[in-house]
Amino acid sequence: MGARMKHERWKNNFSEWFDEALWNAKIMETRYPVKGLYVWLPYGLKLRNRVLAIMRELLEETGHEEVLFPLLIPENLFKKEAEHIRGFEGQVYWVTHGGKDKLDVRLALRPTSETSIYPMFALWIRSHADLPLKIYQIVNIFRYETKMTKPLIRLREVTTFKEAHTAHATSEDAKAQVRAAVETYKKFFDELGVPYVITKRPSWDTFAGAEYSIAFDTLAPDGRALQVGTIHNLGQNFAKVYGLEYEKEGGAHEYVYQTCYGISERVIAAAVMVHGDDLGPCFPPRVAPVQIVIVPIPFKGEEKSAEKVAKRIAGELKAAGFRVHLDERDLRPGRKFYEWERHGVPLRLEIGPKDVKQEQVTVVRRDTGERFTISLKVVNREVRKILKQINKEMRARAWKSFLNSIRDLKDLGEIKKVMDARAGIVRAPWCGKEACGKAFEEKTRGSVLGEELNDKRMKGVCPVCLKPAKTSVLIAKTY
RNA sequence: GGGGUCGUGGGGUAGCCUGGUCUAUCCUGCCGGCUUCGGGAGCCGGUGACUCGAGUUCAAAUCUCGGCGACCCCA
Repeated sequence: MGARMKHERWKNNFSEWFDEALWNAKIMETRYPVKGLYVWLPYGLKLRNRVLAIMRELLEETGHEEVLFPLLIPENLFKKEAEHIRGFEGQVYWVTHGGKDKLDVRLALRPTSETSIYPMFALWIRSHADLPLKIYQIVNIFRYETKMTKPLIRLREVTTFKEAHTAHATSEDAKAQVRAAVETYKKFFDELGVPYVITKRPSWDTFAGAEYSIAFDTLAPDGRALQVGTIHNLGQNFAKVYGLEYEKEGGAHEYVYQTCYGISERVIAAAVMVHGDDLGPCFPPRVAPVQIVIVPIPFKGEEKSAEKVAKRIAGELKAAGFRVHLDERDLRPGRKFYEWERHGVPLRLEIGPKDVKQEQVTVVRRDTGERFTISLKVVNREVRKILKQINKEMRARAWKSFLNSIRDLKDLGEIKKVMDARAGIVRAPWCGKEACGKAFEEKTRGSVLGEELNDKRMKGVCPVCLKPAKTSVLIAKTY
């Protein structure tokens, strides 16, 4: 592991690092002239599609069906859920005109789709036989952010919002669905090698209209928590507003119990940051737009032979299903190495005179910088093994560094120090009372992520009221 | 919600304080050529910018106000 795997800029100048990483890797174009809107570039879009493919696979295999609802929601429907709208009030874009005519009914650009989907649920759900109903869609949503915007992280148009909505006959079924969604999301983040903590959000930070909310948070290199997924148990709150009743076996009617859960392109930001180093991103082979780049090293007299072998290997690997790019440009090899490293391509194959002569190929890992050779005869098999290994090791490294950034503390002053230093997540004992939870936030300047789902309780007393702790909370500076 | 800094070719910048000599600096990229090729090569030629609007002034990249945009801090 050499100078190339440094994490100095990555850690100490994270904000700049992130913008440059997106630019150098050609993921996003950030110069679109409207605040908070960005352009997906071809390479970035390929990455996005890989990530979405995993998402779709996981949802389909757990019985969700994909749908696509309209972007526009009429004001009357939108405002029906008074409590819900309070959550997005002031953040909604309105369409007020059609051509030169002022619209009688204003249309909201969806900030999320509950208010457009649930009225349709009311038409679709008649009896218990229609339940459970599990759908999802991957759409863009609009939120009028007044704060600073940041590509992939804080957007006015979230271009990639996966939202699942389910309806169930009983409260128990809805709760079970929440647990199932947690499991699905775990698998999803594991595929990306993105580490996380799972918390039950505190009462004062619950999604408008939800009974309770569960969230996944990861950690940015600057020590701030980044929420990358949320799961809500909506109980019958929306069902009552939108009249989602079903007929039970005995003929009685009851409101359905609902859940919804979402993940956005923030998860791509997370993948970029947790696996990055000073050179830029390094994508796990599972989602890398290009998994293997092949660079032929030409040499005097026999320019063609390296090229020929490179072409053959590229063809073989492609046929075996790998995403391969053969870089035949007339540039010096060093330049190509550098460029592909900045694109986060996890594996590079070099084929030069020595390699051709010895019937081998030189292999370089992006994540570790490790360099070695493998025989041409077994390229296919070896590459498969190495990519798998890289996936595994990248995930393990990310988790290790993540867990090192979570510390158990029992003193408010010490917690505040961690918050001020942006040094990660703190676990602290908690009596469970809302007043004490809010006091945590006031006295440490951090945000309470919530109560950890895996029940890692800390012993001791609540540092605010000094009464015995019933549970523990996670606290962090957040995005 | 409050406060601050900033905006110069595709990217990064010098110049601005103290208006004129700016026909706007340098690095990089990009295009063409030569030469090279196992870690960002070199040489020659070329391309390309003062965020927008209003104002002050004989004169504005430079000063004033506003819009749009970027970044930072605090609540």
